[in-house]
Amino acid sequence: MRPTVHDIAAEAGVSLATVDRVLNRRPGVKAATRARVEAAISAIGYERDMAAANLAKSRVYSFLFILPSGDNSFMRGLESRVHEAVRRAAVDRVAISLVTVPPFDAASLAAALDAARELQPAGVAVVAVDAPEVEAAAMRLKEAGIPLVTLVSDLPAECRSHFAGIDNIAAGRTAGGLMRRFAGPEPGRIAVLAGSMRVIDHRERLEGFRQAVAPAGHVILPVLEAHDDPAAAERLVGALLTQEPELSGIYSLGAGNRGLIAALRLQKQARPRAVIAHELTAHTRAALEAELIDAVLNQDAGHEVRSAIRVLKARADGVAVIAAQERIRIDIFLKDNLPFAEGGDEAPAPSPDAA
Amino acid sequence: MRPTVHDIAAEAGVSLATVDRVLNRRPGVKAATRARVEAAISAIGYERDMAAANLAKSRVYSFLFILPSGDNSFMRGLESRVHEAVRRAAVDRVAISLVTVPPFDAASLAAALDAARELQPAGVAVVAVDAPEVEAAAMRLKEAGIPLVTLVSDLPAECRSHFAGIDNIAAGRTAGGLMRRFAGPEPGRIAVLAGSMRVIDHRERLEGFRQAVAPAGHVILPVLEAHDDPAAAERLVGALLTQEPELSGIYSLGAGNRGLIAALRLQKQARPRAVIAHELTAHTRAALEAELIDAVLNQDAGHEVRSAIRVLKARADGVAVIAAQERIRIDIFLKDNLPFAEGGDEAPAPSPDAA
DNA sequence: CTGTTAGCGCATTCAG
DNA sequence: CTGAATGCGCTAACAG
Repeated sequence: MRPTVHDIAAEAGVSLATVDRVLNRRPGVKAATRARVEAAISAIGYERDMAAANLAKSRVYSFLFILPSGDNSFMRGLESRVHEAVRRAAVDRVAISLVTVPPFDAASLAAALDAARELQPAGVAVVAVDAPEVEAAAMRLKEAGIPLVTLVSDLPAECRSHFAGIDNIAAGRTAGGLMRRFAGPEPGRIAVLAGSMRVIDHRERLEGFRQAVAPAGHVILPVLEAHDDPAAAERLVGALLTQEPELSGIYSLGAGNRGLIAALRLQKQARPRAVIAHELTAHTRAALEAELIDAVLNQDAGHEVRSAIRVLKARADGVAVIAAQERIRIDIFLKDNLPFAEGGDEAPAPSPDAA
Repeated sequence: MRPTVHDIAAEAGVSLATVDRVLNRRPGVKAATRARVEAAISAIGYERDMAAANLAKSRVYSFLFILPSGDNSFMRGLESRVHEAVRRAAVDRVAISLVTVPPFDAASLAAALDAARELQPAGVAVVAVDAPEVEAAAMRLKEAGIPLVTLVSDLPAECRSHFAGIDNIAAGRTAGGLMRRFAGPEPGRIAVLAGSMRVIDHRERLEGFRQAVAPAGHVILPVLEAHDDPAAAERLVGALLTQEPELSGIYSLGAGNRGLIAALRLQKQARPRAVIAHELTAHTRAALEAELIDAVLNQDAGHEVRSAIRVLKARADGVAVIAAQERIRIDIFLKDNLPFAEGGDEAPAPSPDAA
């Protein structure tokens, strides 16, 4: 049997209330008594039973997710992962609310963070836009003692407690490594399609990509900025494919892949040897299967949401997380290892009572 | 506030004890009463608070892991992931024991499963060897009502409740897809290094690999069986490299990669264009960094262990799992997206009490 | 400053 | 067959 508060009380010769006070760092205990209790705690190797504590407190963790609005497929997928989490949350005593703000709008995001602070949630998760007003609002949250987890898109480390997302430099390098091998040994010309170079994720991916591709002698054409807009992407890529018939690869490091895919479909004969994009959505998945795209780098939105919740809970409780479990992988999908289409949860046979 | 047993009792006009009897499907309740209670339960949308239930029961889930002994790097890594889980387990009321049996030894494994059954654990996880006596022992566990999760290596679906491992056919296809692209457009000769064709995982990987590689016109040389033995692998690959100077690729689908790597290191000039192996270990990691291997397909042993525990717990409780969370990915590692070396857990600042 | 007491939601004796 | 009472490990009034 694991030791309980009673064991501590007996060992230290005090009452349960006093033990509870020192366990929860509450005032009103003489220093000497506190020391005795703490000695007892470590002597018998006590560890608090969080489930029992939460039961007694009728505690519910209230978390707030702040996501960008708009029709970005990845973000909408992320939102539906949050909704799934909301449904599951009750059984774990967590209540999740969700608000959306206009994408890339630093002022709105900062306002949302300030509004969040007023609500005094147990934690906040946000798809960040790295701008001074957002950083300032994040610091205000920190001062209010509210843990903040950045999701997908990060802020400087001192502004948040944890980042649930991928290493974008490594992702760019990975795309570059695949590009080098897919495009073949002889140096060629490679195009990069980006959302906006103002977003840090995109800059980092480009940087990593350059690191990996440059040594092989390939030429990287001037970056095409489509601002995550499918129509713009289609126009730019269409023009590219006619101007550069010998193109050996395209790396699409942002959103707006619908446009890229449409342009490739129109000119299938002129398709470069290697096309690599980010985020597995219905569109990129179909393009992989149709062999219009060769590889998709992905971050698992479901994992990111679950991880954010676990980390916020751990922060609220002041306990450690399993680092390996919270590392978001850079998934590489080829048409050969596509997971089954997004499904709901499993429905097991409710066994009466095994053991 | 979520409804509790008291609410059910009030709604149905019975006592707590009766509610408890129908909740836990225990006898001693008149059919009519039972019906009233069940009506009340679904009327108010009751969901049991597992944390409170476990507290009242002082329940501890006892799970048993059965792993192969031997010096296979992947299996030893798996074992250390189990040890980590053992350490963390107490706080979740789970007690994990671990036993090892000689690798590929069906009789010993079957005996271990039977011994496990005697202990009446709440669940068993096993790296299976698919043999008749093992299947029989698995069925006996099932009849005893003890959930069984296969880990890494599967059994027929009717013998176990869940498989925590990768889809090996898809893994083979993935290796083939990479091979086709890495080896270049012109058809070439490709070697396959296997452990033993008697293991189902290896047969499946080969099958998937063939599916993906054959259409491109490559020739797959007769499979080299090294029985997961580094020395044998080194000999076989050494001979191969001298006999086949024009080799375009090697796919190592089993263990014993140390030997493969040693042979490649010795004859670096004769290195084929594409070398693909399985499982990220210290050896394959170093070989990726040294560019002796181009890609490593991996299954995350830590994820597999955590998943097995979650699934066993869910089975014991008769609740659903999050399917997406329990799907084990086929990770693709290039030198560009290697994760940081295996580390311990994070040490957070224990915040006093946030919200 | 410290101790007593009554629950949190549920399971389980033991009477009726 | 059914109900009242007690306790799991912990927290939170309320007294002293």
